[in-house]
Amino acid sequence: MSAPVKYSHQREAIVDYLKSTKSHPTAEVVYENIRLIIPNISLGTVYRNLNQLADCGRILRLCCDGKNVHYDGFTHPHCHFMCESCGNVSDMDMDFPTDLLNKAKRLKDNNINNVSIVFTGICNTCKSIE
Amino acid sequence: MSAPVKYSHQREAIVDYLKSTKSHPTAEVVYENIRLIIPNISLGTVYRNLNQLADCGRILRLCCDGKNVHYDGFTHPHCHFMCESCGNVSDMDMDFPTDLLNKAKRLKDNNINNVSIVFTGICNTCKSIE
DNA sequence: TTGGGTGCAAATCTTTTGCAGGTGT
DNA sequence: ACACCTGCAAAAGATTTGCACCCAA
Repeated sequence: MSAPVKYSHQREAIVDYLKSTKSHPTAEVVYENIRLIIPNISLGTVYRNLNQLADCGRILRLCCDGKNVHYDGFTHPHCHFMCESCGNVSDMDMDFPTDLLNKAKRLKDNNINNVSIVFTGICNTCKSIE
Repeated sequence: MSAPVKYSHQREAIVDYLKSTKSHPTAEVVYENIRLIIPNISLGTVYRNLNQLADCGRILRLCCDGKNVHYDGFTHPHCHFMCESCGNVSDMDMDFPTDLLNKAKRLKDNNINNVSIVFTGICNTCKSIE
């Protein structure tokens, strides 16, 4: 959970990008978008920074399917929705069940740090294509 | 969600194994264990069957971290816990919040099929090693 | 100055897939 | 018989890592 020691232009660009979008991009998508600003950034650097940022809690790492990890610049507790058809991840516009987390913490002697709540189904776009 | 058409010895062995354990093994671990019974089974077959079984709902596919997919032979709705240190996945001994799922279904016009609830923290084993 | 950060490319690891042959119905 | 299933091995994809160089503190 410790923060990085040194400032890095690349890392801040990644954070800025993630905070500017409500989509929940994969590392590859982050890479493509950061390249528009820092053309010679490498994919390895993107991965390294995403891991570092997630480890220190500045961004969220979302593991919704077994394919790709998605990242979220908004770290307040909220629920996600993933479309089973297109794989897109979005925020759920509903209250976060804080009571559920507290209940779990009591059950596990406060050894719980977080909870991930991901709903799955078919999004409206895919529904209309069907 | 459609069930497989034909019986397969390998597939049933995989289901039996998953129903016999409360651990939440990865494909690799399933492979190792099934080989004790069917020595010449291939890893590809294990992956194919795990996908098929998860797709038709006979087992659960758990995506807790970005590393490995875990599988669960018990399909009733329940919450999971994953240790951030060792990566082990276990069941949470608490009521499943059915109301939360119903609330989300209403919010999304019943286009929601499921919800995954994964708590993360440090398990007792890792806690004692620290 | 110096240790973290980076770009590059190779390596690693997980999962999927093409194919030829086997098997359940 | 025919479609599905399998073992095998190669391919595909995602992510990590070793290395030499660069740069923030």
